[in-house]
Amino acid sequence: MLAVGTRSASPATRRQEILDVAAAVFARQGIANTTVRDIGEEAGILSGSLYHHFSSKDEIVEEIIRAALDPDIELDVALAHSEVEPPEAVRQLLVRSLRFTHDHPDVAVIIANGRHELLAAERFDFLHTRGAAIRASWVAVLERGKAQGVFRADLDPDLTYKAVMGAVSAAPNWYRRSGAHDIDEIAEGFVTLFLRGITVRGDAPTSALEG
Amino acid sequence: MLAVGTRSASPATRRQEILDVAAAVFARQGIANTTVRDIGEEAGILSGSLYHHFSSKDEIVEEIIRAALDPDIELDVALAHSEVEPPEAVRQLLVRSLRFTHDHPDVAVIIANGRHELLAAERFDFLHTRGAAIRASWVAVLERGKAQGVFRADLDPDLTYKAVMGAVSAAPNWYRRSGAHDIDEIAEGFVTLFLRGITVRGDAPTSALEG
Amino acid sequence: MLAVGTRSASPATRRQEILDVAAAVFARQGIANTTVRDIGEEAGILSGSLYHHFSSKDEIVEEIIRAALDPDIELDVALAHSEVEPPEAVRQLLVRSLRFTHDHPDVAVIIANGRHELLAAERFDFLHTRGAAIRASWVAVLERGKAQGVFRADLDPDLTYKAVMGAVSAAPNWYRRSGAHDIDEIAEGFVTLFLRGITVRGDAPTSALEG
Amino acid sequence: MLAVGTRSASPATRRQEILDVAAAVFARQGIANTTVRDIGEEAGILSGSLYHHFSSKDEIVEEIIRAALDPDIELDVALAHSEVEPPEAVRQLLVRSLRFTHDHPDVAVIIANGRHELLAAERFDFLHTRGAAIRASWVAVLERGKAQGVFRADLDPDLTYKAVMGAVSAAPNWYRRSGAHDIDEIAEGFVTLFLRGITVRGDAPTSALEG
DNA sequence: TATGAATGAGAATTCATTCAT
DNA sequence: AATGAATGAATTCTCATTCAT
Repeated sequence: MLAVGTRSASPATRRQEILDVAAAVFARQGIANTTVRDIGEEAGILSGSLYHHFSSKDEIVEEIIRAALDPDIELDVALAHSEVEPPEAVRQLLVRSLRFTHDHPDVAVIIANGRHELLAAERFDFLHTRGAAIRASWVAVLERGKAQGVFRADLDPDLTYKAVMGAVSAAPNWYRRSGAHDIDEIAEGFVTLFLRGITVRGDAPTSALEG
Repeated sequence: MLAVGTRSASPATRRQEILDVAAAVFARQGIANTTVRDIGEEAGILSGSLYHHFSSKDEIVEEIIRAALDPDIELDVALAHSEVEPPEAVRQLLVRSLRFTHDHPDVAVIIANGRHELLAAERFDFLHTRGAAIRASWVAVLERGKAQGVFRADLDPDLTYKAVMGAVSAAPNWYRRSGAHDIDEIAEGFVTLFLRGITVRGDAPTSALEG
Repeated sequence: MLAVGTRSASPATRRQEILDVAAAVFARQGIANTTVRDIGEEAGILSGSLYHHFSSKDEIVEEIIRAALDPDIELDVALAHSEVEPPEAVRQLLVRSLRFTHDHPDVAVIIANGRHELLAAERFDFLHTRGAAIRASWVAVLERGKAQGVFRADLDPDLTYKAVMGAVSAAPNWYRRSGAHDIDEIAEGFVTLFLRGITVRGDAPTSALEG
Repeated sequence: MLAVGTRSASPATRRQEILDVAAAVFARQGIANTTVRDIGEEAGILSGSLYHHFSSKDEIVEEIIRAALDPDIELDVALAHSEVEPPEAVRQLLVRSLRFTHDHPDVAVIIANGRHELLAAERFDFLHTRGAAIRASWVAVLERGKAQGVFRADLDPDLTYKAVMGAVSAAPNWYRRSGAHDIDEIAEGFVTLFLRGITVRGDAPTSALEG
């Protein structure tokens, strides 16, 4: 037990290395246009050898996405049912979405561009679940704001959710390149834009807007 | 015996038939996940015979997209440089974008989900050009609104454009399924949301907002 | 029976037109690399319509070759068994081969480059026959010359035939481009080269050589 | 138990095995009439698996040809500019050409019959280069011989080169079948034939001729 | 005779995956 | 864990040929 080959890092780490490389390649080329060979080449491994770590290309994709998603699924839901003032809740929902883009830029791009493809596969049903949860959170918050008279009475929660989510979902595709803004500035811009669009005129949301 | 049933339509029509079928399949499955065989099967033709009409799969995609895009490229640009009041201009830009989704639902979905893939191909360089024109139009209008004091002084035109375009680009993916809204209601909801988000408080934009 | 469509020339001529065009295309691109569509395009006809004139691509090839070959097959054989002096016979064999290149440049190129391919097809068995006849003529003449003491005693008729035929067969590939020489000069050069190579030193062949 | 039977050879060898098989098939059927499946079948591998070793059919062809050609390109050129007596130089040029046929019978056949096709492809531009070098060597030697008065004054170097090269280029097509001659006999026959055809009468070249 | 659409067999190539070593 | 060779199914595309009009 003297010397053990230590060419590469520990097994778990090697696995993670591959996942990181794969995420970058998937983000750059799209899932369908990325071959396992592409991944292997960039990870310094032969494509066949990837199968010692993963049982299929899809498993790699799944693991990349799950790893990024797992931690914080329930936060939005909790927020929606909390006592937090609706404008502040909207802010937090927006900030959290954009933080995801910042924290997991590759995964965010993968999901943004592979959405259609992923949603069609049973394997990625959990994305539907998650999407439904996010939608429910937004709708709940928007409804609450309307009930409290702080959001416009004519606001369509579903349509508003779709508009906001569209804006947020597109962010990964331009975020990395725009060194101009950092993620908090972006979030601030989005929060201002949408809160003004959502709230009734002239009053309450100011605190959140200027906060 | 005047009219005899003719099995197939006129030449120009057969081509168009195939393009329509192909657009539907591409929209449903994504470009990369659609084989020429899929198209052939749905069009009632052998995949090889498609090459009697088109010289490659990419040509089919290109023709589908160009046919939808060609007519109205310059309208947005013209509008940006017109005398139209900025809020009204914003409304028109928004309405026109959403009308595209309504008029060409398949193409809109194809572009929305294939964006990454398409932009990477030289063949579809015209999409970059078009995207740049649209962006320029939005930024010009937003700048003009700021200069006239009707849009918020702290508005970031680039970021705002990205938010709006994100919302608009996502629309094709839910538009068809949501029989709930018709396209004008949707446009109205977007116009209200974004104009309120963009304009300074309490005054001028009212006409456009309530109009 | 008043007016008959006379758009193109008489049927026989139209057929010949197509054959001529096809010969040119085959010569330029090779048989295997020429599609019936190539021929149709250059003949101003759709590929399918070619089948009103010919029953297959191979038939076109065959007809092109046969038309060029038919007239003069037996001449060489007759010459071989005639009383003509061997050197003069050699000259005539050479001249006739090179004349073929001159008179049927496309067919000569087609045969030169398609030889391997053509000889493999049953349909073109007549090329074997013809080749054998030519070979027999040459060998007979060379043998006769040796017997008469005018050709070198150590001459290998078979090998000599192969050398001469190789030189002659390659000619179609450069003939057209070399406007420098006309066909008779070329023949003269070949005759001189080979007769000197074949004959015994210092005497008899002079007449033919200088003739 | 020293040696264990190993089914497949070493890596470099497997590749070479395939190249050898492919060369044989190409020589037999012609390049255009050989499918990658033909090669696979004869090499005992699925056609798709060939792409593990080569990236295209053309690459296989190129590698086969380059491997045979690479070693000795410059020899002819060097000879042309050396002090070697012209008749001896001619002999060497001829012998070397025929040796190529002997050493690489498949490649020689491939080039002989695929010439037209290969020269048309950019990928095989190096064949033009090589052909030009060989031509230049021959012409230089022939000119030198004329200048020294050992070759006929009325000799056309270009035409002579074409005749000789034609004879030599055709050799691969009959060489293998004619077990009658071995390569040196053939070379001797060619050398005698062409040197007699080239040289002035009666004298100098004798040494080379009888050598 | 010609058109234009279509057929059907097969071409080269791609790629996720397997497996002996 | 990794290699390198191979599989096998599928993919895009080609092309001689057929056929209704």
